[in-house]
Amino acid sequence: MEHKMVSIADQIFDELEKAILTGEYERGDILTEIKLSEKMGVSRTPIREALRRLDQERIIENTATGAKVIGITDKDIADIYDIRLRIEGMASFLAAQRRSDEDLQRLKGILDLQEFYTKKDDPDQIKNYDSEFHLALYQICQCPTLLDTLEPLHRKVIKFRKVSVAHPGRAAKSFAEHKAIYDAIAAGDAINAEKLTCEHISNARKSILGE
Amino acid sequence: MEHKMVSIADQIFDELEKAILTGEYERGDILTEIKLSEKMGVSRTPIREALRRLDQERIIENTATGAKVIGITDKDIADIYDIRLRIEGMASFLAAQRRSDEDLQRLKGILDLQEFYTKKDDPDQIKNYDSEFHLALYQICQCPTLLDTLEPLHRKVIKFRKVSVAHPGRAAKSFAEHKAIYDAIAAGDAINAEKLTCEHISNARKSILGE
DNA sequence: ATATGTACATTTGTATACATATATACAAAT
DNA sequence: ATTTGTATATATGTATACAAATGTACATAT
Repeated sequence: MEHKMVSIADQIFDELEKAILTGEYERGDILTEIKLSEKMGVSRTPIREALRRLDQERIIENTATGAKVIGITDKDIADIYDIRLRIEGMASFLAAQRRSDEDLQRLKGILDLQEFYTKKDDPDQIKNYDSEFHLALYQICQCPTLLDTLEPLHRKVIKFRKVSVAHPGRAAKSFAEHKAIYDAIAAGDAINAEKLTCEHISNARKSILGE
Repeated sequence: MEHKMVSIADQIFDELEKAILTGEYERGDILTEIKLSEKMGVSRTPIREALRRLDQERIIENTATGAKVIGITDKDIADIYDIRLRIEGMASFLAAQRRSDEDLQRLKGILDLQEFYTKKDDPDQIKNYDSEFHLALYQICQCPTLLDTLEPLHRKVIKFRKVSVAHPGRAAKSFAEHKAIYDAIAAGDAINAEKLTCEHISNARKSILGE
């Protein structure tokens, strides 16, 4: 029995991260531990922990007088894609070499759900399973450093305010690209998995940044 | 007057990170907040904050029963170099395009000190200014995401236990490579700066991992 | 008018008390 | 013998009290 405990601090972190990345707070806003603790009905301690994590991700900047919201810009998103373009293929390459049968089943399950919701045209769930596919790859490649590097970058993108305003037809293309990557990984074709992933990231970048 | 405060939590973080990465604690060791606070003579609060940051860097793993030391392996170092090989060139590329005159002066100052201590054969200072050169590049490229991505990777390498056991003659070569990168950046030759940086990372990787 | 010093309000930094979760040992039931 | 339940020790999770630092407003000197 080892259910991972979800602490208040974790919830506060998710909540604040989302609020900032979706633009609910604007760049320059000052968040103070006291006001947040009153607003959210918890003590300063979990608030503080959440703010520290947000600071480490450069989403806010902690100062002696309060936490200044930094947020995320279009340039940041572009930078993230430039970086992912260079290393996410490495994850797929390794995943193709190292994936177990259980890994493949898991990936397939995610892919099936992405297809289901794509046909059903459910943007939230599409986004959810699109994201799950990438996160699964980060784990399957069995490179903790790559996981730790890519995961926060990815999280920023999926919580970015404009992510739902994707081009029409992008969902179907994205699924097709994931399917192709999956096939390459299932076949153990590392080189192709890497190439397809680079192309996928490149296409996703164009879509989210509006060409 | 805005001297950045160095909190106890910051010091504890540095101390623990170094202790773990140099092998003072072994993988599997359990660190408890209470024992650490007694040992270090501070309360649990800053200890706790440091442990949270170490967890976020996957140097330890926080559990309900204590923090388990994960540490860093040769494979992790290899992975870090594989990743840096793919993105650190991007930093140099951008730095070459964006560097100001002040940036160049700063880089040159670091380079001169690296040369000085290389001739003096002072391993600690060589390592220090070698590191400073890279960190400066991360800042000069004006890409916060790249900085945040590369900085923790770099820090793990420089605190790694074997980093001082470099090949003889590596120090002089490393300086020469930095000089070449600097020249390319000073000349605004982004493509060459990127290429030279990739080669430099590749050489450093071979050196630290013993070919 | 400008600069400087100082009190004050507000914030974060730290310590500590209390609440809750987890693992372990061990007794009891099967 | 194995499983199950429970008491207990010990850890983290959270709340709160207090210390230290920072910025602002305002009085004062030049």
